[in-house]
Parts: sequence; C-alpha cells; structure tokens
Amino acid sequence: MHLPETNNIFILGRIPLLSGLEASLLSEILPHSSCRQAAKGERIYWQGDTPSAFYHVLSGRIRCALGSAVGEEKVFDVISPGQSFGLAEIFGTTPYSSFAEAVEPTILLQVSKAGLHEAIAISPALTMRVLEAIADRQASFQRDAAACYFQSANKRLVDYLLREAGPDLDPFGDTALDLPMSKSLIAARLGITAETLSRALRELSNEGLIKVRGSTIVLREALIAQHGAEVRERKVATQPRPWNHAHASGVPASRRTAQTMPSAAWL
Amino acid sequence: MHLPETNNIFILGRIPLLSGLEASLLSEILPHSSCRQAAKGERIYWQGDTPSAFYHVLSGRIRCALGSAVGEEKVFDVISPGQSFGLAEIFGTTPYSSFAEAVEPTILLQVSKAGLHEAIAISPALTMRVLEAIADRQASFQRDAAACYFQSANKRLVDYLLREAGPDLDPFGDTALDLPMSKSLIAARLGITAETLSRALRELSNEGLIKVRGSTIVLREALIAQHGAEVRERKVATQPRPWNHAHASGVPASRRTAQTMPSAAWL
DNA sequence: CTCATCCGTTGACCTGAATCAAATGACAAG
DNA sequence: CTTGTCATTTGATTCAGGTCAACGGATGAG
Repeated sequence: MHLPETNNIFILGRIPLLSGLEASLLSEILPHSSCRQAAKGERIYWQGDTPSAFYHVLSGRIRCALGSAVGEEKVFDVISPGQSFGLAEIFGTTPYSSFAEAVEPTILLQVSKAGLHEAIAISPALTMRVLEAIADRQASFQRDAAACYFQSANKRLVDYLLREAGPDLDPFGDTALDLPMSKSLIAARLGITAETLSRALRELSNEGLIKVRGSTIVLREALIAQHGAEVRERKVATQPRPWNHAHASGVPASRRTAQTMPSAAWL
Repeated sequence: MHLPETNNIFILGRIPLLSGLEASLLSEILPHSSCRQAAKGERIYWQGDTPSAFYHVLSGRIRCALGSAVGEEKVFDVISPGQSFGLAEIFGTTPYSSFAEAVEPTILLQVSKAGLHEAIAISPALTMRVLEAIADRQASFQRDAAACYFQSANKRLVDYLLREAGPDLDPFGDTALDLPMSKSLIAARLGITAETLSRALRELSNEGLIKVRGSTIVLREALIAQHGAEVRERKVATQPRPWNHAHASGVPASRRTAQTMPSAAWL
C-alpha cells in the first residue's frame, strides 16, 4: 500500500470542509497537511491529549469513543472514508475528552491545528465553513443522543439499516445491504451490546422483515413500507406538534396512550 | 419589572462571549441586540424554527430540550443567569432540532444572527471566541452524554449536588445548599424522572449523607469526603489508563470485577 | 492439521429505572 | 377558608436491555 501523493492540493479539495475553496488558500494549507497511516487498533489521539490537528479519512475506519475510569467505552461516532473528525476540538480550550482509534488499517489526511488557524485568519469563506461544520455536527450529536433516549434498541437498529441502505432503497422490493463494519462495532455505535444487536436482528428476521446471511442483510419490502409511513409522518410533522410551533393549540400532551401502535415494537 | 437599558454597550460586555472585546466592536453589535422578556412557559424558539439570534440570560431560567413525536421531552441543558445559549445554531444550516422555553419569568439579551455574522466578519478575535465557545460546549455535551451512559442516576445526582455546592463546599463540615430550581427540572436535567430523583434523595438521606428540608439540602461531611477521594483519583488518572495514553501497558482491561467497591452504590 | 483468537449467537438471569397509581403538601386566587 | 393547580412523595409493578456463561464457526499462524 502506498500513501497518496501528499504534495498535491487536489487531494485537499477532497475534504468537504475545504472543497471548492480558492486554490491559493489550499496552497497555503498544503504545507500544514500530511498523510498518516494507522494500523488496526492504533489510536490517532488519546483522551486527555492536547488537540493538534484535524483529520479526514481517506480509507479505513475510525472509532471515536469516550472511556470511563473503569475501562468501559461509549462509542459516539464511527468515521468512514470521505468523512472528517476532530474539527471542533482544535478550537476548544480543553484536552480531548474522547479518543479516536482505527478499527481497521486506515489512511488519513491531517491538517495541523496551526495550519487551520492560519487559514481561517486569511479566509472568511473557510471560517464560515468551519462554523457551519461544527454547528451541524453538534445538532447531529444532539439528535443522536435524543434517539438513544426516545427510541428502543430495536427501533434504532431499523433506522440504522434503512439509513445505511440509503439511496439504494427500492421502495417496491427487497433491498440487499452489506454491513460496512463488524456487528459489534455497529452495536457500540447504536449504544447497545453485541448480544442485544444479535437478538434484535433475529427478532426482525423472525418477523419476516429482514433476511440475514452473514454480514449481508436483505431488507424486505414490509420493513421499507413501514419506513415510508414514517417519512410521510415526518413531513406532516411540519404542522403543529406539541413541541413544535403550535401557537394556541394548547394540547395537554400528557396521559396519552399509544394510538395506532404497530403490531411489533419496531416503530 | 423594567427592562435594562438596552441602549448601552456595557450591558453587552456582560456576555462572556463578548466581554473584553473592543468597544468599537460592541458599538457595531449594539444595534443588532435587544432585550426580551419571556413569561413562564413561553418559548424562545421552537423545534423546527430557523435560528435567528443568539441569547444570553440576564435573569430567570431557560430549559433547552428536544421533543419526540409522541410528546416526550429530553432536556439537555438548563441555562441560568450569566449563561448563553443558541450560539452554534445560528451558524448551522439546519433548523433548530430543539426548543428553548422559559421555566420562570425571564429576561434575556439577544443578538441577531445577522449582527453576529457581521461582527465576526469584522473581528478575528470574536471569531476565535465563537469557535472556542462552540467547541467547548460540544465537549461538555459529550461528557454529559457519557455521564448518563456510565453512571447510575444516584451517582449523577451526587455529582450534581457537589457541583452545585461548588466553591462553597466546606471540606471539613456540612454544607448547606439551596436548589436553584424545581426538583422535577433537576430530574429532567439529570435524565431521570421526578420519582427516581425523589427516591434517590431519600436513600441518600437515609444513609446519612445528606439532609433534606424542602429545597434546602445539607451535604454531610461524609458525602464530601467521598468526593474528595474521587477528585484525587481523577488527578491520578493523568497517568496511564486503558483509555489514556498508555504506550505499552497492554492492560487487558476486561473481565475485571469491582475493586474497592464502596459500601453503597454512590460511586 | 491444530491450536488460538475473535466474532457472533443463544440462553438464563438480574436489575435500574420507568410507569402506573394514589396520596399528600404548598401555594395562589378567589 | 376553600378550591384548584402543581410539585413531591411513596408504593407496587414492569420491562428493556445489560451481564454472565457457554458454544459454534471463521480465520490465520505455525
């Protein structure tokens, strides 16, 4: 395996944060960037370290997690090729409160903290990009945390599968899907144990909503239909909801029982 | 109740994000800022709204939460006087994924999105302040989420009480503490139900670690002693830990049993 | 081929905290 | 003083999901 040509501003353009910015700016950043390889299990940074760079995954996969004093871990993100991590941290005043570890052999592009700071001082456009990226990521974390709070493990799994199938999703038939990582990592990402994930898959399979063959999952039409219903409902949710702008609806929103509860607990 | 003098840049200086910045910059921001009152229960913004301002609480208290489709809520922050909220959101591309609601009559200072954007374009110093603030807040959210994941409701409560007592904490005696908000709000903030909070307080009280009289809590020395032990341990944690920089320690970090387990489940 | 791992599966069991239900207290309005 | 509303408490019950333990299958090294 050879590292990509680092001495090349085009590769910087592959980072979403930097894509489309003026070439002169990228040239400025180039000397502050480098490629880096990480073996499986190698840590990119450690909890407690002082942040010194921003990272972009070219290939491989990174697990971002937070460790407790007794060795437990809470995975809060898994970074795949084309995605970045460690951006907000280089602008904060605190050491890393989490660590990042390669779960497989990984190649990443890194831009030093100093380099990015300089670039920001030069380019207002980049500044806005950074602010935007950090803000959006925060919103995404919040939604993620809320999902863990509101939804059952089963529901989170279904959501994950459908999201993973993403654009390939055939609304009128079964859709095959290859899990991009080990089931135990997926479990961690979903905030559940591997055992629970295994059981959830089995249950889903028993219901005839999916078919499992190793790391290949076939999403049956029935499952997709449920999701469709949900998406439709989400669109409707633009109109008044208890937590939405409901000027004078004054809905009590309490002591309600599950209405239209689907047969299984998948919704 | 009269609103504070808005036509005054000194009041802007009370916002941590802006404090110490040049007067000329504050003057620039001033016309984009205003005071706002909110009655108890009034929403500052709604989930789904487009962010349009950044807020600073002068008096009162704000509850930031995220609602589910069935009306449940997950409170992820409570903003007290002197603190701000809604900063990151005005730089993101998505609508609010949460809402903010006054839990008591509240006065807040708001700076419009446009105003802050302009100010950032002018002042690199402010830009760095904003980036820093957003980054630190993200780290804080992460730690919070991890606390909910790793620690029991009881432990989180103890942590909260000790944090709340904060600097007034007398290491060699009992410390009285007045809860700054309703117990049910505290419960929500801690990610538990009011019932669970009530029971936890009772248990803690039975153990003789606290005394409860309405909204006044007396932290007994025993409780504080436990915390001291913990702080000491945290300092030690700077040296190698499974999740820390532990170059070649190779600790298996699995199949371990609770060592030095304290009598109760408070740690 | 054989052993050692690691991953995934399955079963048995346990438990923290939610939920449901009811009673009590506190306070403001009338 | 009376009533209504809301916060808090307490008890009883439930359950999702974690923990522990055992096992089967794949994979890679020697």
